Formats: sequence, structure tokens, C-alpha cells
Amino acid sequence: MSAKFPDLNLDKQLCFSLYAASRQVTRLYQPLLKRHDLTYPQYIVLLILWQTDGLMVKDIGHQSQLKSNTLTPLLKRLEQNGLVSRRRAKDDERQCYIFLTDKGKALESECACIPMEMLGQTDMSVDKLMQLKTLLDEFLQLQENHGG
Amino acid sequence: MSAKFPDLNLDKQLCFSLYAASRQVTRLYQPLLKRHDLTYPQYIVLLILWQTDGLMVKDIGHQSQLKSNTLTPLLKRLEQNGLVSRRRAKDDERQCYIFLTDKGKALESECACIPMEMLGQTDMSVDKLMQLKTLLDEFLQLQENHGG
DNA sequence: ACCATTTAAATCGCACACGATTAAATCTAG
DNA sequence: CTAGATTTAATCGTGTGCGATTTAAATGGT
Repeated sequence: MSAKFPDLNLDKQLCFSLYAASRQVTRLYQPLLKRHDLTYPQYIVLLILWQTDGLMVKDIGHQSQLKSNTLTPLLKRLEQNGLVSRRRAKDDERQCYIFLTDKGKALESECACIPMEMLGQTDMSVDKLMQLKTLLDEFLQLQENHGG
Repeated sequence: MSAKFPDLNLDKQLCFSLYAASRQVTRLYQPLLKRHDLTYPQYIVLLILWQTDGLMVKDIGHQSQLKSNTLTPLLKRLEQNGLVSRRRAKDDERQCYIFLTDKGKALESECACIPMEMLGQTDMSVDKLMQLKTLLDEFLQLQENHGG
């Protein structure tokens, strides 16, 4: 069966590996994040805000590559959990600025152990992990020019 | 601001790169798959079935790392679109076997150009793409032993 | 000043993902 | 032979992702 189109398998399998690896990482994070009542995408958004507080939805979208249709409900959940507050800019009512609350700021140090715990769950060398990141970023960079 | 926990940034950013790259690939596939009325996960499942027809839901789950809560509705959609048929095993009514229809089989050759088109959209060298796949697979392998 | 265009966020609809549970069939120990 | 454990899919609820549209506000050219 199959192997009718053998030349094309490389590509198929790279994309599948990427897809599977990404979900695997999300699954690894889940137990660590659940302690703080966070999902993985919520954690991503918080990482961005911990780096720079008071961003617009647009800025968070640019950094996370997520659009408002994903971010708006996600940010509302973070707001409901008391981690961020949403404020309209006075000079431009279209813009919605996101600020960390005290609770949201405090969560940063509570989550400080997560990356270390994640590294502990991987038997891969730091060297190879860095290689992986470099290749992924190169891929992302090339695509950015392409797709817009 | 931030950089309170600088040692931990490597990890955070690797996971973010993985997350972003995976979604980027899905977005790249979408226009190509839409022509055939497929989503990316549906395409993944079809790739598995094109390799080996007549698998149980469990087998597809093992290869795709997806559980029945994702696969059952996905396979029902493929069935509705006339690409697969679902049959219970006579000797064990619990098992549900998935078979490609003629239309489902015919779709394989129609999709044969997709991997090449995908490669065309990436300016990354085949060498680096292979490296990337190798690292991702190594990561997945290590995790398989870990998590179950 | 006026209206078309642009921009930012929100809304809508659909299809994943996945933890948790359920249901039904099969297996197994006693 | 049968009660309980196991296996397999299906179901349920929540939270993404994302294309498409909508709403509201600001901008820009006339």
C-alpha cells in the first residue's frame, strides 16, 4: 500500500512532527499551569505582558501572532480571573490597553519555576534545544516576509 | 521592566517558537487544503489512512496522538463529505474500523502536489528542514517514554 | 464640514484539542 | 458462570484558533 508518492514524504512528516511536538509541549505545560488556573495560550499572553505591561490588544496580537478573535475572549477570561484590567485609551477609544493587576504581577514569581520544571521533563540537551529554537525562529522569520 | 528571571527565557522562548511555528504551518496549508474542503487535522488523518487503509480509531489515535474525543467528530465530518466509511467489527462491536471510500482514495493523487507547493513556500533549505524534523522527532521520542 | 477609507476591537460560526465522564462490549478471576 | 475490571468509542464542557463580518472610532482628501 501507499508510497505511491514517496518523494513527498519528507515534507508531510516534517509538518506532522511540528504539529505533534507543539501539542506535546502544551500537554507537558498543562499540569504545571493548572495549579495557577492558567491555560497555555493564557500563559503565553502573560509572558508577553510580564515583559512589557500596558500593551494594546494589537501589540499582544503582533507578538503572539494571534488576532483579536482569539485574544478578546482570552483576555476577558484573564480579566475575570483578576489577572489583568482592560482600559480604553482616552485619546483613541478604539484602542484597548491591557494592564496587569497586582495579582497578575504577583503571578510572575509564582510561575518562575515552570521553565525549570519543563526543562527537567525533557531529556534533550540544552544544546539541541537551542538548535531547535534557532531553526524554528529561522523558519518563522522566513515566513514572516512571505505571508505578511 | 521584566528580565527578573533571565535564566529562564531560553525555555519560554523555545516553547513559544514551537507554538508559533506550528500554527504558521497550519496557516500555510489552509489555502491549499481548502480547495479540497479539508482542514489540516483532517489532512493528517487522511495521510495516515492513505498509508494504511482500514485502521481502527484507536490506531489512528496512536499515530496522530489524538484521542477519540477529537477523532470521532473529525471522522464523522470526513464521512459526511464522503471520504471515509465507518464500520463496526463483527467480532468485537467496540471497535470501529475506518475505510477510505473511492472518493477518499482518489483524493490522494489530487493532494499529491501539496507537499511540493508547501516546500515552494519556504525559503529554508531542505537540509535545514531535515535537521528540524530530526530534532523534533528526537524530542517527541524522548517524551513518549516519559509521559506515556 | 463631509464622506469614504482605514483602523482597532469585538462578534460570529465552525472545527479542533483535551480532561473527564459515560456506555457498551469483552475479558478475566474466582 | 458471573461480578468486576478492562477496553473502545462516544459524549460533554471549556477554551482556543481563525476566516469572515461587524461596529465604532479616527483619519484624510476634497
